[in-house]
Amino acid sequence: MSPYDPSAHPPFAVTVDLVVLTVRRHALCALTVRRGEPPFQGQWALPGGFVRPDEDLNDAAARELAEETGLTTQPAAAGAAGPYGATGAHLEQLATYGDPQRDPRMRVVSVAHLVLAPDLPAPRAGGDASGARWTPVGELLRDGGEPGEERRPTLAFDHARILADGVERARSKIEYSSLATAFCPPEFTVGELRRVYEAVWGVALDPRNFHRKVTGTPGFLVPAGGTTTRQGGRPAQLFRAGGATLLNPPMLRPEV
Amino acid sequence: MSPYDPSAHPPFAVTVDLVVLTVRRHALCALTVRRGEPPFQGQWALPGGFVRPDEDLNDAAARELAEETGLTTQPAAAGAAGPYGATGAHLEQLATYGDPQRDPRMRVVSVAHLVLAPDLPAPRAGGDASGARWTPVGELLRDGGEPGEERRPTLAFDHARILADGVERARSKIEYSSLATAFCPPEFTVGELRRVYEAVWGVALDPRNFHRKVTGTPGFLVPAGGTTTRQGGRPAQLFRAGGATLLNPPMLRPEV
DNA sequence: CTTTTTATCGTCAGGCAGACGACTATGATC
DNA sequence: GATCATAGTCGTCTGCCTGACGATAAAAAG
Repeated sequence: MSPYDPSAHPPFAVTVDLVVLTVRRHALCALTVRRGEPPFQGQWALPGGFVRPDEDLNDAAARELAEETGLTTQPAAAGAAGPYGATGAHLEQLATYGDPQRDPRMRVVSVAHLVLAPDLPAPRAGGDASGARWTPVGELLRDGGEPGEERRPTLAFDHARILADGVERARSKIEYSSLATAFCPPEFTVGELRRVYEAVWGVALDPRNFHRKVTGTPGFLVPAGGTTTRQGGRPAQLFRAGGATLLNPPMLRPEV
Repeated sequence: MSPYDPSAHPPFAVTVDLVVLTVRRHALCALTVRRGEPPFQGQWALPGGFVRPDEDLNDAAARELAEETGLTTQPAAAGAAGPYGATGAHLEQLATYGDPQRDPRMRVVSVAHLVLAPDLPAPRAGGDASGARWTPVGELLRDGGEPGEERRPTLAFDHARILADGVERARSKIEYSSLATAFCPPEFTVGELRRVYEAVWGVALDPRNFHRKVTGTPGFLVPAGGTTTRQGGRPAQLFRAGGATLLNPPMLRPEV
């Protein structure tokens, strides 16, 4: 095994890539940026950038997120600030990708992070990206590539794989945690929360059983006091996310 | 944001650290090595080492594991080789730790991996470690540090944190997957599997309900054809791990 | 004022888990 | 060899949760 001589070890570049997910118009969407330089110039990619010399990985991800979207993050698992008035997005580490060939320029190890954000106004382009937009993940991950349809955006590098992993993490994590509220504004209705689940899972849920489940789980939702009719129909109670982070028993994802 | 000039980016060292877990004598144990050089010379640490220039992260983890224990890994999620006659340990990526201060020598980003292995003969020391042993995780993670007891081994670097994350991953993952069989020899009894759950979770489970659950879940266990009395008492049927990897509904971890 | 839409409450049957009784088949002990 | 201790395996019962779905409520749209 190698002795501990720093100069003996080849340099790696370390980056953070971001899978930023939101729910827009009943569809799960990911933030993508158009690459302004080679390689993959002009293609869509996940936002990201290099980790600075004295920066923790989580800080680098939060910085990149702020640069690309202006979003701030709430300290994940800090437990300090309650859920009331929380404005930040949820950020957590996803996985690390280090295939020696994943970047043609040099050896780059990328620590991917997952961000769940409420629906936002149009993202602002920043840095070396000549454009940024929300793209439905269904378009980005459709793997068939049928002969007929051609204009499917292909993500640069191994970002399709990273995105797929991030989407799968989000899909499974809302089963047993209250993370789905991260896709909602601070105050939301049961129906809005249900539409989040439906968009992320791509299924239809029974409104009555869903209502029973989320309102019957202690600590999941706390009444915010008002009602809203912004979805039409009968006025719905407004809720905030409660203190409970784990959902036990979990919300069951319907079969197929 | 930084332009893409490789020489402009400061070098990071990238390592893999291994949380190797097994169940020995009814206790969850982790593989620890004694450090032969500074920093933290003489202290216990998790096995690990530098990633080579043209090596994927998973390959580096598998190589370090083989160097330290002689264990081979089965390709996680390959789906190719069936569970029959599988001899390798389970290996998966855990998380990445990159605090700028985590290694006093230089900036090191460590990609931690989790390995679940059946009970092994004494580990063989390898490389720069002057010793290797199995240590019950309870001793390594006891955070109190009561005034009375003093001789508690403290892991080097941030390895206590990494180990805690790995243990938590293992504890939660055996709930909804068949991963607990990775702690068992190729053929095992229901009681042996139950003792794995009991050791990992640190709780007692009802043998009758456990038996009903695991034998009633399709694809979890397949009869191996024989019986054994190696645990004493009435002979028990031998099973192998079935093809099912996900457990639905999950095995429920008792409260508290 | 009727229709449409969404929210919310109830009911009922089936499945599953926890608690626990009963029986079986070995080895150990007297 | 009888008895005991140890594990393994099969059942039963009760309560909780879920899925399916009927019914009602309160707003906007026509």
